[in-house]
Amino acid sequence: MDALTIHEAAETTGWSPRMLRYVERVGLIMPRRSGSGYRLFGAEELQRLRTLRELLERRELGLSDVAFALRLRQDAELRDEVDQWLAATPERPEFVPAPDWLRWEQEKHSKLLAAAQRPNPTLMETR
Amino acid sequence: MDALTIHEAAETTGWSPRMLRYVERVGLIMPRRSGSGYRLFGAEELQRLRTLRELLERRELGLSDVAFALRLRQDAELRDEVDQWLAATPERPEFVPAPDWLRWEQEKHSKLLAAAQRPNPTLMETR
DNA sequence: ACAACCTTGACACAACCGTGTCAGGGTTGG
DNA sequence: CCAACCCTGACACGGTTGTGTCAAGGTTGT
Repeated sequence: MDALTIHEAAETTGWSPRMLRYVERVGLIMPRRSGSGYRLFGAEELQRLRTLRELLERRELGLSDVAFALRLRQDAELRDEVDQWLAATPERPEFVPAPDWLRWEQEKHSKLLAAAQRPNPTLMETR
Repeated sequence: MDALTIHEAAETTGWSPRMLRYVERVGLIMPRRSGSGYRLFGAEELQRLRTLRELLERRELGLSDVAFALRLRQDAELRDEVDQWLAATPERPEFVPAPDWLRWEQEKHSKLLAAAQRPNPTLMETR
C-alpha cells in the first residue's frame, strides 16, 4: 500500500527517524501501525510533517509550543481560563502620564556606558 | 499612592521578587515605573498575579505556555497558521479496521515481563 | 538465512526554563 | 547619613526540550 516506513518518511519530510518518533510522542502525529507495530506514514501525514517543519522554523516555534496549542484546542475549559486571564488588562503601557518613563527603556542600553560621568540622575517623585 | 514595590507585591502575591521580574521579562505583566525606575504594582496587577499563579499550578502550565498563548493572541497571522495546521487531521486513531492494534498499547507494558516465554509473537499481514 | 529494516529503552548533551543568590550601584525615608 | 529598599547583570543549578546514538530484540524481503 502507499504508506512509508519511518526511514522512508524521514527522507521525504526532512525529519530524522528519531524525531518522527518524538513528534509522535508529544502528540502531534499518530501514524497508524502495521500488524507488527511498524509505523506507517500515509501521504497525508507526510504533508503534515513537511508543513509542520516549515511552520516551526519560519515562526521560530518549538514542538512544545504547537503541542500546547493543541492542548488548548482540545481542552475548551483550559482555553477559556487562559484566554480570560490574558483578556484582563491586555494592552499596556496603559497611557503613562509622565513622558518620562519611556526614557527608561532606552536609557538602560546606554546606561552602562554613561555610568561614569553621570553624577546624579533624574530623581523625582517618590514612587 | 496605592502601589506596592516589588518586595511588598511579592508578599501579597506569593511570587518572589525575582520571579516578578521574570514574569515581566517574559511579557506577562508590565508594571509601571516610578520616575527612578522602581516597579510599581497596582491592585489590578496584584490580582492578576495571584490569578496567574493559581492558573499555572492548577493546570500544570509553565510561564512559557501562557507566554505563547499571549503571542498567539497578539499575532493573528501566527494564530491562523497554527490553527490551520492543527485543524488538518485533528482527531485520530482514525477508525482502525483491525481490532488488533489496540493490543499494542497494552502489550507493551507487559512485553518486557513476558519476553522470555514468548517463542513467536503475533506475526500477520506484511505492512 | 541473512542483511536491512523496525521496535522500545537508555545514555548523552546542548539549549532553554524557572529559581535562588550575590555583586555593584542608585533611591528613599527617618 | 545610613539602613533598607530598588535596579540590572551574572553565576549556578535542577528540570525539560530536542536530538543523536547505541543496545537488544522482532520483522521482512530476497
